[in-house]
Amino acid sequence: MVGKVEERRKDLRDRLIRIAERHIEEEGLSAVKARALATEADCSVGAIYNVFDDLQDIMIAVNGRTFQSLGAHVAKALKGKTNLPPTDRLIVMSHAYMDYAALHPNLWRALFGLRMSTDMQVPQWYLDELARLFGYISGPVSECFPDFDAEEVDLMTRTLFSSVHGIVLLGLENRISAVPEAQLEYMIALLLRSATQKKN
Amino acid sequence: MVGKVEERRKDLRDRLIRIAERHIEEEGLSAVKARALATEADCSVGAIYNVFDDLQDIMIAVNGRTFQSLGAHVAKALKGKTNLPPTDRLIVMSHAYMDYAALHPNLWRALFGLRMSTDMQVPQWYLDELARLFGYISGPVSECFPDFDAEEVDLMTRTLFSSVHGIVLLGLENRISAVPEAQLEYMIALLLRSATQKKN
DNA sequence: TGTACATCAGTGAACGCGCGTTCACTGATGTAC
DNA sequence: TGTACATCAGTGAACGCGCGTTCACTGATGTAC
Repeated sequence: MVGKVEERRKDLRDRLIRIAERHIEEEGLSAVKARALATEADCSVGAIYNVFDDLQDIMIAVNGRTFQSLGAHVAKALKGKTNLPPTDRLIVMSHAYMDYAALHPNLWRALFGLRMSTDMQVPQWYLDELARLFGYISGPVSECFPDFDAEEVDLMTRTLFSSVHGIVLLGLENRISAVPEAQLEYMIALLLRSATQKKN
Repeated sequence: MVGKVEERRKDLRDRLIRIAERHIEEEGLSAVKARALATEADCSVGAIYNVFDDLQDIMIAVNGRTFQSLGAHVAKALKGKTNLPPTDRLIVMSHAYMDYAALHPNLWRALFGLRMSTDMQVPQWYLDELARLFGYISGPVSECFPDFDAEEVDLMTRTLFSSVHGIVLLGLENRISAVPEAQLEYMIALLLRSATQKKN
């Protein structure tokens, strides 16, 4: 029965992560507060510090889950589309990316908004997930540019990802200058078609 | 001599804006603190509230100056380049944009990081400056795509701006994944050439 | 020019709030014998 | 199985800090006569 205690620790960790996730989703990163978490998790404030180093630790854990679900979302959109031309696959992925961002804007922003303090290394899973996302993209990219070497493919991959990210970011941000989602999708497709078109 | 008092008010306003600007430039938006400003401006904390509604007011004022200087930076880079092909002019502008962001990362971030509270309208000068920046871009864009109507040009303008913005953002952010500036410039040029190249 | 008065810039201590984190304590769980 | 003991999860009041904003007060500046 050594596991009984360990099990409760894990359970509390999980509950706290879920609650923090909901708070971030609803009100952003700054909505992660010790007292609120404790109340909702039905534990004391101090208990949080038994299973996490500090609040930032929880935010990182939430970002981990977000990365997973973002990846799954993109993968799902791509399912059964493997025989589409590469440009179209890029478009499908980008639309899925935008879709996810629109569906969970605060979780999505949290991925980029969590300032890692300078002394702390970026956690390994973060780099792994990033590599996995880029892996999705670099396949179609190298198909679009058959005469590119690996380095050029990598560069183009980053370029296209950053561009799509920028479009989604400014598009979803400015609710004032109000670009409807359908138009964002169109902008993305426009860019990707222009950028990957064969220039004979 | 009615102006004596008015003059001192304006002087204090100006001094506070400069000081806030320096703080933002050095440590980001959150470095704007009432007590620090007062100490450096050699006035009392309360005096700040005589010339500004609140601290956010000062940040908005700083963003105003930043917008001006960003615009000037781009305009300067463009000077004497009016006879370049449109794609090259877009590249020059984008490089100037990146250049400014790299030179003043915190001021640049502050432009986008200042969450306007939902009840407050976006100030008019903000929209004006944005329109002015987009004006620089839409000229070359419509040259690149002569058969686009105004709406399509506008869309492409936003698309390209957002894309370049995204490249600069992620490029300068991840000091870890460390993309050197020269490579960023290359990425931008790559994207713009691909996106604006004549097809067929 | 001189005097009385009004205005309002300027002051800075104090208010008020939010919040992360700690710590002395308690009691449940698990272990040793 | 039973008892004494050790460990450590769990508690929540209290600490400590940062900070925006206010407000009763003062004194300089400008006005009216």
